[in-house]
Amino acid sequence: MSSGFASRLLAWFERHGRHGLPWQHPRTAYRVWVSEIMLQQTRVETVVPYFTAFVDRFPDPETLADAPLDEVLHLWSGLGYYARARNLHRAARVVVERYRGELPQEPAALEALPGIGRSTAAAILAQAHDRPMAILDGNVRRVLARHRAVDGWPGQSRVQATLWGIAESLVPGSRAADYTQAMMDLGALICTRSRPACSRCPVAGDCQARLQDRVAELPAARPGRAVPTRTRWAALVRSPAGILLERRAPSGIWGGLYSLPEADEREQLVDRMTACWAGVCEQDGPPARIAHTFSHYRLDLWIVSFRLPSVPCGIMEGQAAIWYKPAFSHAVGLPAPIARFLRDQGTPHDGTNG
DNA sequence: GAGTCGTGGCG
DNA sequence: TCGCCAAGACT
Repeated sequence: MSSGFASRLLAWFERHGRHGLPWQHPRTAYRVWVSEIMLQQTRVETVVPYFTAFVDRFPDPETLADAPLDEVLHLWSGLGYYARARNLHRAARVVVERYRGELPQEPAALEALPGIGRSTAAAILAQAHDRPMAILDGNVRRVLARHRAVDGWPGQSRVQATLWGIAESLVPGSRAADYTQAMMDLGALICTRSRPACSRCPVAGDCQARLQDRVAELPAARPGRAVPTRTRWAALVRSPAGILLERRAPSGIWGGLYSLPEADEREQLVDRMTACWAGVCEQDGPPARIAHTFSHYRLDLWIVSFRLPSVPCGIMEGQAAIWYKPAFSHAVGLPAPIARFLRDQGTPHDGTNG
């Protein structure tokens, strides 16, 4: 029992909450929607510049629906989880065709749109329309697991169901928009993962984790497991004309973006490069190594940079391959590790063909 | 239910 | 350097 939970939280929010986030001014359903999608598994500071550019170019569902997917992906590139961009684009077309450009206000209709799950639907309805609906994101999970001393890893469905129940029971009948933002602000600013600022917490008085001195151990960590390492060799083929890349499949990792040739083709590519490698090794130095950690595995990517010989070689024959030019890259976007590599190395700007 | 999907920050 | 994980949803 925690009577007055929402009242204390809202009072704290007035003075200490975040009130200047871009999607709060103006707080339309469309802008809240875009922000919620971008914020999935992504920090606020990272999202802000992407959000601003995105809604500047696509100010409403119609504009977004009319735009080619390539342009949407371009504004998303570097943000990660590109399925979000594809789903957002698809959903915008549904909203225009089926709902006359207005986001539906029924939870079920909202959840039926691609990319919108239970929590995101609730967040949109609460923030844009003040509907008293509970959300359960990473912040809320942490706040509730501590305040009610909920044991178990929140990723477990049983624990998740418990947390949803608590979340539902605490939502106030009014001021749902402020309450929702307040919960996330509390989790982000006070009830942080490490070293939470309990002395400044408005609901510390009846926080069970605090009363039991278990703040540091809640919420329970996910069960550990081994992280496999995948090592790959990749070739970054440079020439005065540009860099050889190919477009990836529309789904899967880096879907719809441009990157190095895949799998079998890449193996052949490396083989064919071997002959050239010795001659340019001294000039270009050792291969650049990019170690990248994904959610569940570690990818060691070795990138070999060298210049094409003047005579055409087989790697230019691939149907899927395209010649990369700087201007084109900005129109589509590159995977961050590769984009960073190109930025550090400097991209050729003297390309004329392709 | 368990994997997958990006990137960046932090201890 | 390394493991964890953050405004989750989808397969």
